Amino acid sequence: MVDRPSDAAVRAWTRLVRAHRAALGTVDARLKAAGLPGLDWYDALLELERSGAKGLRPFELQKQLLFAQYNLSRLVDRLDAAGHVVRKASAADGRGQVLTITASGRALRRRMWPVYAQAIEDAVGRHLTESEAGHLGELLAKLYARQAASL
Amino acid sequence: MVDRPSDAAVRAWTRLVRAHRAALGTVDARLKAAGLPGLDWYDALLELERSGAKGLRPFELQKQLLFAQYNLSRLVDRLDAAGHVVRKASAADGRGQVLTITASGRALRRRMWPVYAQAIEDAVGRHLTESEAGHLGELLAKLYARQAASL
DNA sequence: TCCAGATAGATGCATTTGCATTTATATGGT
DNA sequence: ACCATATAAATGCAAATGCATCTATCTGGA
Repeated sequence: MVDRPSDAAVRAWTRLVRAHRAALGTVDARLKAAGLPGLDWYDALLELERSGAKGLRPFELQKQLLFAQYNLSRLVDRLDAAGHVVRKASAADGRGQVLTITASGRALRRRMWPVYAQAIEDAVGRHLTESEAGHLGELLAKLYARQAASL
Repeated sequence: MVDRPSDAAVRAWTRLVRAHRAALGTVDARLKAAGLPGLDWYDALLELERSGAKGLRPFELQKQLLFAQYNLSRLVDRLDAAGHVVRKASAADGRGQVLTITASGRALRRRMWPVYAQAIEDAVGRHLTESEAGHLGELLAKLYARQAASL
Protein backbone atom coordinates (compact mmCIF):
# COMPACT_ATOMS: atom_id res chain seq x y z
CA MET A 1 0.00 0.00 0.00
CA VAL A 2 1.44 3.30 -1.07
CA ASP A 3 0.39 6.55 0.51
CA ARG A 4 1.75 10.03 0.69
CA PRO A 5 2.05 11.32 4.24
CA SER A 6 0.09 14.46 5.03
CA ASP A 7 1.96 17.67 5.64
CA ALA A 8 0.94 17.41 9.26
CA ALA A 9 2.51 13.96 9.53
CA VAL A 10 5.75 15.13 7.95
CA ARG A 11 5.91 18.10 10.27
CA ALA A 12 5.21 15.94 13.29
CA TRP A 13 7.97 13.56 12.26
CA THR A 14 10.50 16.30 11.60
CA ARG A 15 9.83 17.91 14.91
CA LEU A 16 9.88 14.63 16.71
CA VAL A 17 13.40 14.15 15.44
CA ARG A 18 14.53 17.66 16.27
CA ALA A 19 12.97 17.82 19.72
CA HIS A 20 14.32 14.41 20.57
CA ARG A 21 17.81 15.29 19.44
CA ALA A 22 17.88 18.49 21.43
CA ALA A 23 16.49 16.91 24.57
CA LEU A 24 18.73 13.89 24.32
CA GLY A 25 21.71 16.15 23.86
CA THR A 26 20.93 17.90 27.13
CA VAL A 27 20.29 14.70 29.03
CA ASP A 28 23.40 12.95 27.75
CA ALA A 29 25.55 15.96 28.48
CA ARG A 30 24.31 16.14 32.06
CA LEU A 31 24.96 12.51 32.75
CA LYS A 32 28.39 12.73 31.22
CA ALA A 33 29.25 15.90 33.12
CA ALA A 34 28.38 14.05 36.32
CA GLY A 35 30.69 11.20 35.34
CA LEU A 36 27.79 8.80 34.98
CA PRO A 37 27.02 6.24 32.27
CA GLY A 38 24.62 6.97 29.45
CA LEU A 39 20.89 6.54 29.15
CA ASP A 40 21.09 3.01 27.80
CA TRP A 41 22.56 1.84 31.09
CA TYR A 42 19.88 3.63 33.03
CA ASP A 43 17.07 2.18 30.96
CA ALA A 44 18.39 -1.35 31.21
CA LEU A 45 19.01 -1.09 34.95
CA LEU A 46 15.54 0.31 35.52
CA GLU A 47 13.83 -2.49 33.63
CA LEU A 48 15.88 -5.08 35.44
CA GLU A 49 15.13 -3.48 38.78
CA ARG A 50 11.43 -3.53 38.00
CA SER A 51 11.58 -7.18 37.07
CA GLY A 52 12.81 -7.99 40.57
CA ALA A 53 14.35 -11.29 41.56
CA LYS A 54 12.69 -13.02 38.65
CA GLY A 55 14.92 -11.14 36.27
CA LEU A 56 14.51 -10.75 32.54
CA ARG A 57 15.57 -12.64 29.48
CA PRO A 58 17.84 -10.62 27.20
CA PHE A 59 15.32 -10.77 24.39
CA GLU A 60 12.65 -9.34 26.66
CA LEU A 61 14.85 -6.45 27.59
CA GLN A 62 15.64 -5.99 23.94
CA LYS A 63 12.00 -5.72 22.97
CA GLN A 64 11.17 -3.47 25.86
CA LEU A 65 13.96 -1.03 25.04
CA LEU A 66 13.84 -1.44 21.26
CA PHE A 67 17.53 -2.21 21.11
CA ALA A 68 19.14 -4.11 18.28
CA GLN A 69 19.95 -7.65 19.31
CA TYR A 70 23.71 -7.27 19.06
CA ASN A 71 23.60 -3.96 20.88
CA LEU A 72 21.75 -5.49 23.74
CA SER A 73 24.14 -8.39 23.86
CA ARG A 74 27.06 -6.02 24.16
CA LEU A 75 25.37 -3.70 26.60
CA VAL A 76 24.83 -6.69 28.84
CA ASP A 77 28.50 -7.59 28.39
CA ARG A 78 29.46 -4.20 29.77
CA LEU A 79 26.94 -4.20 32.58
CA ASP A 80 28.08 -7.65 33.51
CA ALA A 81 31.76 -6.72 33.37
CA ALA A 82 31.02 -3.76 35.61
CA GLY A 83 29.25 -6.01 38.07
CA HIS A 84 25.82 -4.44 37.70
CA VAL A 85 24.01 -7.47 36.36
CA VAL A 86 24.36 -11.22 36.62
CA ARG A 87 23.78 -13.62 33.74
CA LYS A 88 22.69 -17.12 34.56
CA ALA A 89 21.56 -19.87 32.24
CA SER A 90 17.81 -20.11 31.85
CA ALA A 91 16.34 -23.23 33.43
CA ALA A 92 13.42 -23.16 31.05
CA ASP A 93 15.26 -22.51 27.80
CA GLY A 94 18.65 -24.00 27.07
CA ARG A 95 19.43 -21.34 24.48
CA GLY A 96 18.91 -18.45 26.79
CA GLN A 97 19.83 -16.73 29.97
CA VAL A 98 18.22 -14.76 32.71
CA LEU A 99 19.52 -11.40 33.78
CA THR A 100 19.19 -10.00 37.25
CA ILE A 101 20.39 -6.71 38.63
CA THR A 102 22.92 -6.66 41.45
CA ALA A 103 23.04 -4.40 44.48
CA SER A 104 25.69 -2.38 42.72
CA GLY A 105 23.42 -2.01 39.71
CA ARG A 106 20.60 -0.76 41.89
CA ALA A 107 22.94 1.65 43.62
CA LEU A 108 24.15 3.01 40.31
CA ARG A 109 20.64 3.56 39.04
CA ARG A 110 19.77 5.35 42.25
CA ARG A 111 22.79 7.61 41.92
CA MET A 112 21.90 8.41 38.33
CA TRP A 113 18.33 9.40 38.99
CA PRO A 114 18.78 12.86 40.52
CA VAL A 115 21.00 13.95 37.65
CA TYR A 116 18.68 12.39 35.10
CA ALA A 117 15.61 13.91 36.71
CA GLN A 118 17.11 17.36 36.71
CA ALA A 119 18.07 16.94 33.08
CA ILE A 120 14.51 15.93 32.16
CA GLU A 121 13.20 18.98 33.92
CA ASP A 122 15.63 21.21 32.05
CA ALA A 123 15.19 19.54 28.68
CA VAL A 124 11.43 19.06 28.78
CA GLY A 125 9.63 20.01 31.98
CA ARG A 126 10.57 23.65 32.15
CA HIS A 127 9.51 24.30 28.57
CA LEU A 128 5.95 23.02 28.82
CA THR A 129 3.04 23.50 31.17
CA GLU A 130 1.88 20.50 33.09
CA SER A 131 -1.09 20.17 30.79
CA GLU A 132 0.99 20.47 27.64
CA ALA A 133 3.35 17.81 28.92
CA GLY A 134 0.40 15.58 29.73
CA HIS A 135 -1.07 16.05 26.31
CA LEU A 136 2.24 15.47 24.57
CA GLY A 137 2.74 12.30 26.56
CA GLU A 138 -0.65 11.02 25.51
CA LEU A 139 -0.15 11.70 21.83
CA LEU A 140 3.24 10.06 21.89
CA ALA A 141 1.88 7.10 23.81
CA LYS A 142 -0.83 6.62 21.24
CA LEU A 143 1.66 6.87 18.43
CA TYR A 144 4.00 4.42 20.10
CA ALA A 145 1.26 1.94 20.94
CA ARG A 146 0.06 1.85 17.36
CA GLN A 147 3.55 1.55 15.97
CA ALA A 148 4.23 -1.36 18.29
CA ALA A 149 0.96 -2.97 17.27
CA SER A 150 1.81 -2.68 13.60
CA LEU A 151 5.03 -4.66 13.84
CA MET B 1 18.37 25.87 40.12
CA VAL B 2 17.24 22.46 41.16
CA ASP B 3 13.78 21.16 40.38
CA ARG B 4 12.10 17.83 40.23
CA PRO B 5 10.35 17.19 36.93
CA SER B 6 6.64 16.56 37.13
CA ASP B 7 5.34 13.08 36.44
CA ALA B 8 3.84 14.44 33.25
CA ALA B 9 7.23 15.71 32.12
CA VAL B 10 8.91 12.39 32.84
CA ARG B 11 6.21 10.54 30.97
CA ALA B 12 6.44 12.89 28.03
CA TRP B 13 10.20 12.41 27.94
CA THR B 14 10.04 8.64 28.17
CA ARG B 15 7.50 8.44 25.41
CA LEU B 16 9.37 10.86 23.28
CA VAL B 17 12.32 8.51 23.42
CA ARG B 18 10.27 5.39 22.73
CA ALA B 19 8.18 6.83 19.93
CA HIS B 20 11.25 8.32 18.32
CA ARG B 21 13.15 5.06 18.50
CA ALA B 22 10.32 3.06 17.00
CA ALA B 23 9.68 5.53 14.20
CA LEU B 24 13.35 5.97 13.43
CA GLY B 25 13.74 2.22 13.30
CA THR B 26 11.06 1.99 10.64
CA VAL B 27 12.40 4.87 8.61
CA ASP B 28 16.01 3.68 8.72
CA ALA B 29 15.00 0.17 7.79
CA ARG B 30 13.06 1.38 4.77
CA LEU B 31 15.88 3.49 3.46
CA LYS B 32 18.34 0.68 3.96
CA ALA B 33 16.06 -1.85 2.32
CA ALA B 34 15.93 0.42 -0.70
CA GLY B 35 19.72 0.60 -0.80
CA LEU B 36 19.69 4.28 0.08
CA PRO B 37 21.84 6.24 2.55
CA GLY B 38 20.59 7.13 6.01
CA LEU B 39 18.62 10.06 7.30
CA ASP B 40 21.66 12.16 8.09
CA TRP B 41 22.49 12.32 4.40
CA TYR B 42 18.95 13.27 3.53
CA ASP B 43 18.79 16.01 6.13
CA ALA B 44 22.10 17.51 5.07
CA LEU B 45 21.23 17.37 1.38
CA LEU B 46 17.86 18.97 2.00
CA GLU B 47 19.32 21.89 3.93
CA LEU B 48 21.96 22.42 1.30
CA GLU B 49 19.40 22.27 -1.45
CA ARG B 50 17.31 24.87 0.36
CA SER B 51 20.29 27.13 0.73
CA GLY B 52 20.63 27.26 -3.04
CA ALA B 53 23.70 28.54 -4.82
CA LYS B 54 24.72 30.56 -1.78
CA GLY B 55 25.47 27.34 0.05
CA LEU B 56 26.00 26.90 3.75
CA ARG B 57 28.91 27.06 6.12
CA PRO B 58 29.53 23.75 7.87
CA PHE B 59 28.85 25.30 11.25
CA GLU B 60 25.48 26.54 10.03
CA LEU B 61 24.54 23.08 8.89
CA GLN B 62 25.75 21.74 12.18
CA LYS B 63 23.53 24.04 14.20
CA GLN B 64 20.58 23.44 11.95
CA LEU B 65 20.82 19.68 12.24
CA LEU B 66 22.13 19.57 15.80
CA PHE B 67 25.06 17.44 14.79
CA ALA B 68 28.24 17.22 16.79
CA GLN B 69 31.01 19.20 15.15
CA TYR B 70 33.19 16.19 14.35
CA ASN B 71 30.24 14.24 13.06
CA LEU B 72 29.33 16.98 10.69
CA SER B 73 32.91 17.27 9.53
CA ARG B 74 32.98 13.60 8.69
CA LEU B 75 29.53 13.53 7.15
CA VAL B 76 30.69 16.25 4.80
CA ASP B 77 33.81 14.18 4.05
CA ARG B 78 31.58 11.35 2.91
CA LEU B 79 29.18 13.51 0.97
CA ASP B 80 32.12 15.17 -0.69
CA ALA B 81 33.82 11.87 -1.49
CA ALA B 82 30.57 10.67 -3.03
CA GLY B 83 30.36 13.80 -5.14
CA HIS B 84 27.16 15.13 -3.62
CA VAL B 85 28.59 18.33 -2.20
CA VAL B 86 31.41 20.70 -3.01
CA ARG B 87 33.61 22.40 -0.42
CA LYS B 88 35.18 25.68 -1.34
CA ALA B 89 37.12 28.08 0.86
CA SER B 90 35.01 30.87 2.28
CA ALA B 91 35.85 34.26 0.81
CA ALA B 92 34.64 35.99 3.93
CA ASP B 93 36.29 33.83 6.57
CA GLY B 94 39.72 32.33 6.10
CA ARG B 95 39.04 29.62 8.66
CA GLY B 96 36.00 28.30 6.98
CA GLN B 97 34.42 26.87 3.92
CA VAL B 98 31.19 27.02 2.02
CA LEU B 99 29.28 23.92 1.06
CA THR B 100 27.08 23.62 -1.97
CA ILE B 101 25.09 20.69 -3.22
CA THR B 102 25.84 19.21 -6.60
CA ALA B 103 23.43 17.96 -9.24
CA SER B 104 24.17 14.44 -8.08
CA GLY B 105 23.32 15.46 -4.52
CA ARG B 106 20.01 16.89 -5.63
CA ALA B 107 19.27 13.78 -7.63
CA LEU B 108 20.02 11.55 -4.67
CA ARG B 109 17.76 13.53 -2.39
CA ARG B 110 15.01 13.35 -4.94
CA ARG B 111 15.40 9.58 -5.24
CA MET B 112 15.28 9.22 -1.47
CA TRP B 113 12.12 11.20 -0.95
CA PRO B 114 9.47 8.68 -2.10
CA VAL B 115 10.92 5.98 0.13
CA TYR B 116 11.31 8.38 3.00
CA ALA B 117 7.80 9.76 2.55
CA GLN B 118 6.28 6.31 2.55
CA ALA B 119 8.24 5.46 5.69
CA ILE B 120 6.97 8.59 7.44
CA GLU B 121 3.45 7.67 6.51
CA ASP B 122 3.92 4.16 7.89
CA ALA B 123 5.79 5.20 11.00
CA VAL B 124 3.74 8.24 11.92
CA GLY B 125 1.00 9.29 9.53
CA ARG B 126 -1.08 6.17 9.52
CA HIS B 127 -1.19 6.01 13.31
CA LEU B 128 -2.61 9.47 13.95
CA THR B 129 -5.48 11.52 12.62
CA GLU B 130 -4.62 14.66 10.75
CA SER B 131 -5.62 16.72 13.75
CA GLU B 132 -3.59 14.62 16.16
CA ALA B 133 -0.55 14.91 13.94
CA GLY B 134 -1.05 18.66 13.75
CA HIS B 135 -1.34 18.97 17.47
CA LEU B 136 1.67 16.76 18.09
CA GLY B 137 3.71 18.82 15.68
CA GLU B 138 2.77 22.00 17.49
CA LEU B 139 3.64 20.71 20.92
CA LEU B 140 6.97 19.41 19.69
CA ALA B 141 7.68 22.66 17.89
CA LYS B 142 7.04 24.61 21.05
CA LEU B 143 9.25 22.28 23.02
CA TYR B 144 12.01 22.51 20.47
CA ALA B 145 11.82 26.27 20.14
CA ARG B 146 12.14 26.75 23.86
CA GLN B 147 14.97 24.28 24.16
CA ALA B 148 16.85 26.07 21.40
CA ALA B 149 16.22 29.40 23.10
CA SER B 150 17.58 28.12 26.38
CA LEU B 151 20.98 27.18 24.97
C1' DT C 1 49.56 47.10 16.85
C1' DC C 2 49.64 43.27 19.64
C1' DC C 3 47.96 39.72 22.23
C1' DA C 4 44.55 36.92 24.70
C1' DG C 5 40.71 34.60 23.91
C1' DA C 6 37.17 32.76 20.81
C1' DT C 7 35.64 30.29 16.71
C1' DA C 8 36.00 27.10 12.34
C1' DG C 9 37.21 22.92 11.11
C1' DA C 10 40.06 18.52 11.02
C1' DT C 11 42.00 14.39 13.08
C1' DG C 12 44.31 10.35 16.04
C1' DC C 13 42.76 7.07 18.89
C1' DA C 14 39.53 4.35 21.64
C1' DT C 15 34.83 2.84 21.96
C1' DT C 16 30.50 1.71 19.97
C1' DT C 17 27.55 0.38 16.27
C1' DG C 18 26.02 -2.14 12.22
C1' DC C 19 26.06 -6.13 9.41
C1' DA C 20 26.45 -10.70 8.45
C1' DT C 21 27.16 -14.92 10.12
C1' DT C 22 27.66 -18.54 13.60
C1' DT C 23 26.43 -21.76 17.34
C1' DA C 24 23.15 -23.84 20.04
C1' DT C 25 18.70 -25.09 21.37
C1' DA C 26 13.62 -25.31 20.64
C1' DT C 27 9.36 -26.38 18.04
C1' DG C 28 6.02 -28.09 14.82
C1' DG C 29 4.76 -31.10 11.23
C1' DT C 30 4.99 -35.63 9.27
C1' DA D 1 11.62 -40.00 16.29
C1' DC D 2 13.28 -36.93 12.67
C1' DC D 3 14.05 -33.06 10.18
C1' DA D 4 13.25 -28.38 8.54
C1' DT D 5 12.67 -24.12 10.37
C1' DA D 6 12.54 -20.67 13.92
C1' DT D 7 14.47 -18.41 17.89
C1' DA D 8 18.26 -16.98 21.53
C1' DA D 9 22.44 -15.10 21.89
C1' DA D 10 27.36 -14.16 20.56
C1' DT D 11 30.98 -12.47 17.52
C1' DG D 12 34.53 -10.99 13.58
C1' DC D 13 35.11 -7.30 10.95
C1' DA D 14 34.17 -2.79 8.89
C1' DA D 15 32.19 1.71 9.60
C1' DA D 16 30.64 5.40 12.52
C1' DT D 17 30.94 7.92 16.88
C1' DG D 18 32.86 10.24 20.87
C1' DC D 19 36.62 12.55 22.97
C1' DA D 20 40.39 15.30 23.25
C1' DT D 21 43.32 17.97 20.95
C1' DC D 22 45.38 20.55 17.13
C1' DT D 23 45.90 24.13 13.57
C1' DA D 24 44.48 28.23 11.58
C1' DT D 25 42.13 32.36 11.53
C1' DC D 26 39.31 35.95 13.57
C1' DT D 27 37.90 39.51 17.13
C1' DG D 28 38.00 42.74 20.73
C1' DG D 29 40.34 45.05 23.99
C1' DA D 30 44.58 47.58 26.04
